Amino acid sequence: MKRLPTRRRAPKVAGHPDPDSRPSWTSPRRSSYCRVLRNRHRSEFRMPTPTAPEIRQQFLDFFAERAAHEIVPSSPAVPHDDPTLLFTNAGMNQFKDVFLGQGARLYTRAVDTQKCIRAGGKHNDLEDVGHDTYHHTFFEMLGNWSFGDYFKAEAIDWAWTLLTDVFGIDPARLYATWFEGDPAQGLEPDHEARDLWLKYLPADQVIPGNAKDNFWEMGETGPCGPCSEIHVDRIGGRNAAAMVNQDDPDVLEVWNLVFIQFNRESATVLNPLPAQHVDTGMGFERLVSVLQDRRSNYDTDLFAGIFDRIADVSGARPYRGHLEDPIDIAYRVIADHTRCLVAALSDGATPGADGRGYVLRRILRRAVRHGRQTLGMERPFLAGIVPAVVEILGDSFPEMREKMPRVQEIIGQEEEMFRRTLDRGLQLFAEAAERSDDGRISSIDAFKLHDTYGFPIDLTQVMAEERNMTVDTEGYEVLMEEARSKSRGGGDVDDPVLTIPPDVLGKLDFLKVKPTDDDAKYLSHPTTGLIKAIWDGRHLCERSEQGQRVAIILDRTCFYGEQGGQVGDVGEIHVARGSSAGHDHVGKVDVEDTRRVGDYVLHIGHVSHGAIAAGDECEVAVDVHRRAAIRAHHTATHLLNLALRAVAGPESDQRGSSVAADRLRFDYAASGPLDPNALEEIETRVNAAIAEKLEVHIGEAPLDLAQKVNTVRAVFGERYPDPVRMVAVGPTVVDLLEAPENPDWLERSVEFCGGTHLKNTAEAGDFVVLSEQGLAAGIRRVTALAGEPARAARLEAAALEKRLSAVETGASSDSIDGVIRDFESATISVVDRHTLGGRIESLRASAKTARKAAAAENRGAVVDTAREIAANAEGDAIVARIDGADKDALLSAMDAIRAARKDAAVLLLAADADEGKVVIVAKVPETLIAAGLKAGDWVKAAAQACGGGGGGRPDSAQAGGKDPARAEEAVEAARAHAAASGVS
RNA sequence: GGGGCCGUAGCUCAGUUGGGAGAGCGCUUGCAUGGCAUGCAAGAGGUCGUCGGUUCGAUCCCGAUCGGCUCCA
Repeated sequence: MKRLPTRRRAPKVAGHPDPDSRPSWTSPRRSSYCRVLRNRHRSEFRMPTPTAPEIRQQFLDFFAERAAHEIVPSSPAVPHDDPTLLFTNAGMNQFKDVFLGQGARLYTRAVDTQKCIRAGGKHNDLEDVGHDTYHHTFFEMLGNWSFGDYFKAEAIDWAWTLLTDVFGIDPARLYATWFEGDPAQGLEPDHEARDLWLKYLPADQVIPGNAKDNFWEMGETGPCGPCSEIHVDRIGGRNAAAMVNQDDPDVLEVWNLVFIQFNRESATVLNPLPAQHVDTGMGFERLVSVLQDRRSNYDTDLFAGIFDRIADVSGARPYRGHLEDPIDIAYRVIADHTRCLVAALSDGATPGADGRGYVLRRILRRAVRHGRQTLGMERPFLAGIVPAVVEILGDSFPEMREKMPRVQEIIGQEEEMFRRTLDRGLQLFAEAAERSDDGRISSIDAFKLHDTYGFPIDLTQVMAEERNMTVDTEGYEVLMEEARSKSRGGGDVDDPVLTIPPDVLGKLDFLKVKPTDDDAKYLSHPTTGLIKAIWDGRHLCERSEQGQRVAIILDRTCFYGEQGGQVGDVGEIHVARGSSAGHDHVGKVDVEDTRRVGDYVLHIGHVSHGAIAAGDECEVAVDVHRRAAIRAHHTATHLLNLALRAVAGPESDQRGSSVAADRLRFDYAASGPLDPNALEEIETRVNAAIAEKLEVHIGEAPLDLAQKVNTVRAVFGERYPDPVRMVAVGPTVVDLLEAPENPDWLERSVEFCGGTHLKNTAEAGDFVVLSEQGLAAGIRRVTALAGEPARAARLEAAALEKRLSAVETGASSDSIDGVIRDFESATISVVDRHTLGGRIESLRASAKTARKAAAAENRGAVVDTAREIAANAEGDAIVARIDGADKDALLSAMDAIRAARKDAAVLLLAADADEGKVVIVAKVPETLIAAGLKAGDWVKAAAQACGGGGGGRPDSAQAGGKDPARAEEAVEAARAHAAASGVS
């Protein structure tokens, strides 16, 4: 393994690398650029209305060119690396780790426009969209950022300059708020921000605000600080100070400047941060509406093209912008929701039944419903709106243009699914309406339509109105609330040992517990370490004794913490001697899982022997056999990724993977399933790479150079460190970087990966694909094996094949059912499964016909016997034994006898020594029931005589016995019972 | 993450005190009509998703599991 020298890239600073020589915007000497704009604004000259793309670019350029900010691309609207977050809902999401002190960037100043989605979760704007001028499920958030660099003075100066000089907003219409302090929390007023504003604005436009509006917190603990908001009055010519923060659509907040200067440790304790940050957010759609002098975000060029498209597709009258008009509401809903879907789907989300997928499904269905109900669109239409959205946003967000065909395909499929749901709902609604006798759909029906069949309540109401019926909505709400609380109640708690809350992380930091040094994880042999902390799920402990479940933090370790899809290691930690007071003690921890929290590696497990204490020295050993299996699976995963690209095409992006000791899973984007030939091809390709005995090379490289290598496939939405660790199968990292465009590389696997790998592909030995299945619309999963488990799968398939051949040629007494059952539960390659499956299928078919023929023949023989019995029988009660008949044959015999003797009571009995049971059936005609013979009692009497029981109706009954040897006793008992009942 | 509903013939679905698996459409064959639409008759087609439990006996009751639909967080 060759390690490349780390190349540190200097922060990109346009023009002014030295902060001290940077011109200050507060200095009286302004650039000529600004002076011109300022003069323009002061004169009567009116700027031409800027377009939305121009406004976006002006914002980015202003901070980049005039204040040395790095222009950072938007992170995906769907945060793939943060499971706690449904969607990216604020500009700061992608910088969260910086504010938490867990990560860093190569720049200290950034500017961006961030794709945000607010729908579902705490910030849920979904139901408001369409009914006002400013709610959106999708929007862009413009922001400039300081990471321990500039603070309030610069942030406020630049904000002012940008709004007034560059954008030309009349200062008389601007209002600034500042934090007035909160004695209850011991928070001082932010007089600094106030005074900075008073330089620009008269006192009556600088407004104090309370903690709710002007103190920003990320969560219950963590970074926080005062903020200062800028509001704009759309009307002008008045003092609108009293309307600020009153939800007046004409006096709106455009920009929030957050000054992060504290770290909240608890509800009462705030500590000053060593590094102060600036986090600003300006709603782009609002800003555009202000600069284009429109009173609604929807009246800007961000939406006009989408409305035109909706009008074209639907044939509805053009958008008129009225707030209450249902048609205009439908326009706004469809336009907003389509933007949101395009953003989410092009960032890799898919509609589905849980989490963010479900939110997207609801958004899509809401748009479709407005289209159908209000604009009269019966056929799928939403996919047709997509190009209009991409036309407007595609230049800023190229992924939208790139993924458009796929996005349209997914939307089309979802619309079709929803159409089916609605069709089924219409039928069920008709039945519910039929059931109602008071012109009212019952709450139970309405709820069931919604909860079980997905038929929306408002549709139920519309349908009811059309039939002059009503819906019991109060009852529906009650049921809905019950369902909600039931759904809430069942949540089980996470294992508290698995993670460490932020305040404890802060404490560790305070205790000077350094990040775990886990460089040794790539060499799996044992190492020594010091126990730095013990976490029991609630507290940090000094010591822990046998039986306790704990998470242990060491100064260094060779354990691999779960990351990048590779499972955490399992192993043991031994404490051989105590460091305290010289007296020896012994302790052992069975480590069951290893996870990463921040920069710490948690060894999670039980103290299985003795005790351990903070400060103990210990021996750390991973389970090397398990680790070896994981290595084989991880390298095989990379080879599989490459094979998929070759077989399923370059669109089959990785969407997740799981590398364990017993198997590997690989999820990828795909429009349809892989056929057996494709799967075989994949298996062959991976095995070819194994046969080639390729060296696996690992090295670090600067991210920008590494990304130039043509064969690298990055994982969607993943952010890579710089320098990045490269895993190359075949070529060396140096070769790759020297000729990144070499077409030969396309045949080789190169990935950015922090996992553990084989040294040579030959160590994998073998590779088999176990299965291929759909996960969600557009995502499929391949499960596969490498190494020892793969060999085992080959052997299992070979053994099955041998048994199958033996059964086929009749050379074996092996039962067909047994082979079929073992085949179905076998862990074998899909390729073997496919070939063997065909043979199994024909075997199954021939076994079935044979069984049927035998049954028919048996039945024929039994019926013949029955006819003889009927011919020879005397009396009203016929009791006969026909061995070798199964239940069906016996019933056929019953029919034959009763056809000849319809006035007789019949009891038939068949002993089956092989199965160890006796089948008994009986029928009694009406006349004899009246005489006192009931079939149920009759069979019971017979069954009890041979160790069983049974019953049935008086006219017809069945029973079974467990002791075939006593069948004759059962016959006698049946005769006796009939006689005792007066029938003979 | 938690709840609800559904898996029965090629398709759409019925099927309760647990006791012999059904309908419509489709399919095959025969008959009727000059042909078509069609009508009549006969027939083929089911491990009742899978596994386990309860029971003399399970499509049915219970539990697990796999698929599909759906609601809530």
